[in-house]
Amino acid sequence: MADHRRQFRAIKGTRDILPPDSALWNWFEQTARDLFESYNFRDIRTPAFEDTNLFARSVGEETDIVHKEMYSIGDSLSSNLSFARWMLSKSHETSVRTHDIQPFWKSVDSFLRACDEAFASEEIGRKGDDDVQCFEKIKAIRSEAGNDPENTEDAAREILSLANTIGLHGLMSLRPEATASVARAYIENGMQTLPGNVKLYYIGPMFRRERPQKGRYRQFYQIGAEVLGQSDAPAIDAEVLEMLVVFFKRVGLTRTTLYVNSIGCKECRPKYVEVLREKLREVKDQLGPDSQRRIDTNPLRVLDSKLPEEQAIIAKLPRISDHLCAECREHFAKLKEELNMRGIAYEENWRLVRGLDYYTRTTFEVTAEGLGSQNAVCGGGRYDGLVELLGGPPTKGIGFAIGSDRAILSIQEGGTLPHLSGLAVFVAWMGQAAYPTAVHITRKLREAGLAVELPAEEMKFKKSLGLADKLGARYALIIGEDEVAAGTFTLKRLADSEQKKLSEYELLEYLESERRGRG
RNA sequence: GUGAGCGUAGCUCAGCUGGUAGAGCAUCGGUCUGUGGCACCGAGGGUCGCGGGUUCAAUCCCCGUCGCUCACCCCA
Repeated sequence: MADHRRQFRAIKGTRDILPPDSALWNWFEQTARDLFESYNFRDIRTPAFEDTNLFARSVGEETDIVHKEMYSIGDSLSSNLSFARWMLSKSHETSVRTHDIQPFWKSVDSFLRACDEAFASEEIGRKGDDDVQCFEKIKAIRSEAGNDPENTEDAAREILSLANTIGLHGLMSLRPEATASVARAYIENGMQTLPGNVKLYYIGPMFRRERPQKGRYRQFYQIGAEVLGQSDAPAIDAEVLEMLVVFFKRVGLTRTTLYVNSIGCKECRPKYVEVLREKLREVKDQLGPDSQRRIDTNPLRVLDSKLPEEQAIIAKLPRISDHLCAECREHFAKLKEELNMRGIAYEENWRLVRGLDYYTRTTFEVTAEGLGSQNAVCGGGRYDGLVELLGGPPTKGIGFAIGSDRAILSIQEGGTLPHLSGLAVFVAWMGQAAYPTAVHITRKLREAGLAVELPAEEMKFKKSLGLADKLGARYALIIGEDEVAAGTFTLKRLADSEQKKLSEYELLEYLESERRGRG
C-alpha cells in the first residue's frame, strides 16, 4: 500500500529536469559543443568520482572544504576515525569561542587513540605512509604545545589540518568541479606531448554538499573549457574570453557582464596579500565580524564583502594592480589590448579575487540578471601552478566553468528563448484497414528524421486531432478509408488548417524540405 | 552551521472569532463515428506535510518535527 508519508522524493539539492525544459538544456549544451569545437576545443570525459586527495590537494588541504563540502565514500579507515575527526573540529570551534583550549586537547587525545586503533586494525595494510607521518607530527605538536602555551592557537590549527589529511587514502569523492580531473587526465595520459596547446571542454554534473538556494544545487551542471600547455600568452586568455562571450550571446543571454582582473603570480601576490592584511588590521574595528575573521583566514575575500557599511572602507584598500610585478602587469595590459582588439566588452574589477594558491594572473567572472544573490554564471582564470601541484610537468593553464543551472535560469527569466521544434507529425489514422498504412508511413517518416507520434489504439477522429493539437504537432497526417482506397495521404497543417492530398513520395519530399527549412 | 518565510488536488491558489474542504488550470469522459483550438455538461483526484496539545469540535490556535524556498556563512 502506498504510504503518502514515505513517498520517495529527490534528495535535497537535487531535482528533475523535465520536458520541455530538458530540450532547452540539450540545446544549451549543444550550442556550447558546436561553438567550442569551432574554436578547436575537444570533448573530454573524466570520471564523476576521483581520489579524494586529488580534490583535496588542488583545493588546498588546510581548508575544511574537503570534509564539509564534498561527497566522499569508501573510507578505508574506521568510521571511528571520521567521528573523532569531526569531534576534533567541533571542539576546536568551541575552544576558539570560549578561549578554553583544554577540551580541544582532550579531543586531540581521543583522535590519536582512534588513529592508533585504526592503524592497528585489519585495514592497516591500506594506511599510507603519509598517515603515519601526520600521526607522529600531531603527537609531537601536542606534547610540545603543552610546554609553550603561547603558541597553542597555531598548534591547534596545524593539528586540525594534519588530522584532515589522515585517512584519505582509498577515499573517493564525487567531483566538486572538473578542473582538477582534467589536469589529472592531462598528466596521466602524457598530454604534454601533444602538439600545440591542449584545448579541452567538458559538460556534466558536479556535486557539492552546500545548502541549496536560488540557482544553487548539490548536483549541478557545468560546462567548462581548459587550455593546457607551455604557453601563457595573453592571446590564449583573450581567445577563451572571446569564446565565452560569444557563447553567452549565442544562447541569448544578453544582460551579462564580464569582469576581469589580474591577481598576480606567486612572486607578487603574497606581497600584496601582506600589504592588504596590514592595512586591514589598521581598519579592523570598522569591519564586521565576518570580515574581521577573514583578515587572518583569507584577506582577499574581504574585498568580496557585500555589507554596505564596509564599502567605503574597502574602496580605500590597496589594490593589487598597484602591486603586480613587471611581468604580471605586462601580461594584464596585453590581455586588455587583446580584448579591445576583439571588441569584447568587459569591466575591470580589482575586487575579483580567487583564494587558492595555484591561481595566477587572469581571473574573470560573468554575472547575469534575475538570479538573486547567486548571480555568477561563469567563473574562471589562469592556474599556472596546478598541474605541477598535482605532480605533473610545469604547465600553464587557463579555464572556466559555466554554471548551467543558473545560466539557464537566467535565460528563462528574461533571455530570449529559442524556438525548439517538437513533434512534427501526428498520425491520425482511423479504421483497422488504415492501420498497416499508418505503421508503414510512420516508420518512413521517422527514418527521414522527423518526430512522429502514432496512436497505439484507434481513436475517434475528433479526439485524434484534438490530441495532435495538445501534443503540439505541426502536422496531422490523416489516414482513413478514403486515403487507403486512393493510395494517398492527407496532410493537415495544424497552424492554419491548410490541407492537401499527397502521394507517399510527395509527402516525404514535402516534410523533408520543411524540416530542412527549420534547420 | 545560522536566520526568515511558506507547506490545502498534478499546477496556481481560496477557505470568514475554530463547525472534518473549494475554485481556476490540467487530466479523463460526454455533447461529437472524417476535421483540432471554442463552448457547455460530467467524472476522477485530498487522512489540509507529519506528530502531539488546547477544545464538544482544529486546515485554522499552541508546541514539536519534517520538507520546500530565500538569505547569511562558504563558494574550488
